[in-house]
Amino acid sequence: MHFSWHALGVTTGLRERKKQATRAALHESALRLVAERGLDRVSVDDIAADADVSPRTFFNYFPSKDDAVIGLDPEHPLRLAEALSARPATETPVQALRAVHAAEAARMAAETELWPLRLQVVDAHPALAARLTASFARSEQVLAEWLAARTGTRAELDVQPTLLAAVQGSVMRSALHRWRAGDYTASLPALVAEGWDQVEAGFPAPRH
Amino acid sequence: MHFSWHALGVTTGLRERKKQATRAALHESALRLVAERGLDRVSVDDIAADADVSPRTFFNYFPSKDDAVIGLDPEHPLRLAEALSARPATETPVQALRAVHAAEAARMAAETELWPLRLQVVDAHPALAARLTASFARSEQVLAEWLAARTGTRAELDVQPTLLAAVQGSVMRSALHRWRAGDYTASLPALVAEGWDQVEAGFPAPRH
DNA sequence: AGGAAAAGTGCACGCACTGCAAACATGCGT
DNA sequence: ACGCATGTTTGCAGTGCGTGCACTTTTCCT
Repeated sequence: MHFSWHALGVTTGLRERKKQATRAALHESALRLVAERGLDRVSVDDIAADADVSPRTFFNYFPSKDDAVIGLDPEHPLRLAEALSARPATETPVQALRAVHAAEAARMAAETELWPLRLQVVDAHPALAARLTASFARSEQVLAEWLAARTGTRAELDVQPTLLAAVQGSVMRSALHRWRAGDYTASLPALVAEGWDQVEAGFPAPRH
Repeated sequence: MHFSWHALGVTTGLRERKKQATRAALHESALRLVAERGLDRVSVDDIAADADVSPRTFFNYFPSKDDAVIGLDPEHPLRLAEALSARPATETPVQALRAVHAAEAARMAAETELWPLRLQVVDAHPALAARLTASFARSEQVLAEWLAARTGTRAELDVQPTLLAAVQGSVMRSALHRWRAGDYTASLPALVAEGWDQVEAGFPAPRH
């Protein structure tokens, strides 16, 4: 096959493809082993062995064991920013966020293997929950800046940008929580939408 | 004296007081040193030496270096639950949360030394941010259960409890963020209240 | 005072993570 | 096809976190 690999900037030589494969292998080994044995009964050496690389190589791909277990795309914040600025300028911020969330939820639900496992181990190990939340947090920061730019306010001092960015994370985490609690029978995008409905409507104000 | 010391487990003999003092000393040493030098230029041994205990003793008080730097009360979730159930049953959940948040914000703002330092180091070290968020997360879990009980819904499957618990955390984190961004000139309780106003009102729905 | 219980301490160990330098693989120009 | 430039893997050695264990010291209670 000599036709060019174009697609999503994914273009590949052998080198790039191998890197992707190794990264995925390490992540999947880490996730599976930890799901089976628990976090402290799996060493980095175990993971490296399972993925067939040297222990030292492990750290070329992930800065820590925890990160390998979570294994999220480190460029997610970037792609989030792109997805947002691709939305029509006529939308309100919430509309744009809903749209992006819907697409993201659909993508996540499609990984029928990884996300349930991730949620399982995250639930079993608070330290991993912290890492996962930290990953989301970096996206939230990007988001707050985008929101500030979009609404023309100063990012740091107004309520809206930083609060909405945080709330958006709450919507997603709450949806993931309920997805797992219901044994993945519900549709993740639907759960996310449900959260947004609640957020848009506001929470029960004092009865008047 | 033979009458029992009951109360809130608080009062005590020399033993308990010393423990409190040692814990506080370790936390303050950790926080100050990390603020000065950065997280990876401070070892557990440094902290222990600064607080005048043996390195081994350090781990009798905190399970990790990070936890010592953050140094939050491990029983916070419990006191949160108590504070909530002390609220009159006539209040809506949001009203009760606002009240509890207001008290908490006032208490935090009163620690004029610690919180600014905490926010500084948390801002400089993502790993610490993760720990801090993890601390909040446990309170959120307690909260979700309380909300579920209060509204008589099943905790795990309905939107309200888990989402509101998460959003409450968002309000607090957003307030802390803006508090720091404004160099602590604003009133923290006011910032928190501002967040709640926004949350109660709901976010800008599609223009009609 | 004296013994029980709790806290502090030293020692030894396993494992996470890092810098460095050497082997190895891949891409590219000729 | 060849060989050099560049990127990737690996081994080695070192630092520092965190833990189990056994022992000493301090506080508590009668």
